[in-house]
Amino acid sequence: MTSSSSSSFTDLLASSDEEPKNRITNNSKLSDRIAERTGSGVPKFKSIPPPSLPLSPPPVSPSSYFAIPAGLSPAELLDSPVLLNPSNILPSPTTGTFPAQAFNWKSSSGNSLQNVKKEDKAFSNFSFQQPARQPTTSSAIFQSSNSTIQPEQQQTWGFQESAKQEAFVSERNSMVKMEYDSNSLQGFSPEIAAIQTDPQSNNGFQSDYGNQQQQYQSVREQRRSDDGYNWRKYGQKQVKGSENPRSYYKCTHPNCPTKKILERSLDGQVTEIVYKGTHNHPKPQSTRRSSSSITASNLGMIPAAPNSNPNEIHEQSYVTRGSGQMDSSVATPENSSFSVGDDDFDSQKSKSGGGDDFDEDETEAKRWKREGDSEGISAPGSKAVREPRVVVQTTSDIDILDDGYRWRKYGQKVVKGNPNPRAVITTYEGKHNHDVPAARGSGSRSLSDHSNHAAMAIRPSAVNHVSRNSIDNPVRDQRVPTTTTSEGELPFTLEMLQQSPGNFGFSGYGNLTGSYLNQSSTDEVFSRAKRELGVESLWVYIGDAYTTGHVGDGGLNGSKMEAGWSLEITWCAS
DNA sequence: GCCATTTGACCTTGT
DNA sequence: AACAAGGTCAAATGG
Repeated sequence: MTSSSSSSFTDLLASSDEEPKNRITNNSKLSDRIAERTGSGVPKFKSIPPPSLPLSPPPVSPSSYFAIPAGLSPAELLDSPVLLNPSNILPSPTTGTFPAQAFNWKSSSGNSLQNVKKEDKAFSNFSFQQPARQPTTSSAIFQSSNSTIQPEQQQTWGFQESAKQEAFVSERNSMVKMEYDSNSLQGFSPEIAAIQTDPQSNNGFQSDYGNQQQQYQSVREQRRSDDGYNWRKYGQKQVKGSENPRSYYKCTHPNCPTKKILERSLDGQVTEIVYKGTHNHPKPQSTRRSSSSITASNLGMIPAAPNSNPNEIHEQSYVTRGSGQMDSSVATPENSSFSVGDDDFDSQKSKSGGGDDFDEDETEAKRWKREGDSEGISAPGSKAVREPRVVVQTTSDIDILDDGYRWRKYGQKVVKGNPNPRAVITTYEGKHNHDVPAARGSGSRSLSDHSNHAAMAIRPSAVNHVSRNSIDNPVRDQRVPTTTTSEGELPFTLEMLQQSPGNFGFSGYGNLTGSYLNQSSTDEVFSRAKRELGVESLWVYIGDAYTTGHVGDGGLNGSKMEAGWSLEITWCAS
């Protein structure tokens, strides 16, 4: 880290020493989570038993899932990604159907798959009222799903706190392990579906309403048709660097090229699911109907998408790779690669503390190159295992971000010592020398466009996502840390915001929280930032990332990450 | 005997 | 070209 300016992340944070401490204190579960992620003890998915073992007692009291310490940050609660936006809803990679209901379900904060059966009646009088304004950031999820929801909203939605908590738990469980590598929207995998139907994951909620016997399918049936498709396991492999065995499945349909790779933790919980290819056939008819077949749409909350499969829940998360930014018009399994979860953690699964220099901590070999460009430079990125994630890999690795441009990731790097591996910064550098692809419609969007902005905030665990498309940025000449030294490029980092007049409020966790929970304030901040920075477009995504570090001004390679940011750089693919 | 899973060997791909 | 790691094959195994 350079000692350049007094307004570096670190300095800023140092000046508000209490804040970080409070964070840690308030987020009492964070350490546990980190421990989990670093493999020190706690099961990654303590609340989710293997689908095939539905009758075993919960390893952890269900109530513990609700143990949300007062003051716990939304980000913490939203450890799992779930910010959905209709515009980004993509066809299920496995079904080709659209997950519209999932989004609404999430945003409505009220329903879990498990409680649907009876909730059906319970909510008969439920009046779903969308907030006057669509949530534009992951805060929307927080607001709608966690217990800190604002009173007036609670009243409006007519939910009892307990009900919301249950729903929340369900959501968390449902997200169990899907994450992100950046990307997007995805259909819940069979395993996820199984998890969701797991009576243990719903805090016994189901036992009060449903016939568990009916919910428990034979192991065989579960394996084969959780997502409606039949799979045949054709291999298993122990992957280096992970204690979790990886199983390989093929769709049993003749000539169907679809495969999926499933990784499970030692206790049988699904930690990652990767789909490859798309089904070239309709989903096999299934006579079974499990509890998981009930979705929000069944409640009449939202119209089910055409051809939607009630057995599926779709998640969409914003990830730095950005495939999750694609909208349905362009995002298809054929042209996209996306995942749900926190893939940013994956590369750190075997890493721990350190605070070493950036260059010394690269673990992620993944490299993407700009389309049509043979050169590739290493860039930071992070990966660490923690929540289950679902990744869909298709026939292309080019993602279309919400800014409308096509991007190809070419590098990723992880920095040791990152107190929060999920802290990821995506920095857009330079200036496009072309217009936004027509496929995306209008030009780049600005924060003032809330509907579009919302579309970008897919992952609650989001990312510090700063985009700058103007070349006349006033802060251009500032001596600020950057993530690149490329001449002519205009790196615009989160730190710039902090160094900018007024400190837009991204230097501290408390501020982040405030941004999440107070949309109007966020708007004001953005508006102010754009005005004072003189940029046309300013996008900032802040998930549960700590802003406890910053990139040194020595450039990407020469920078030192005091606290360990995970960086990711994406080149425009156009 | 059937079918799905397991598992060691082999193949492919990336560095 | 060599090596490592991931992915796939196919015989063995078990229900």
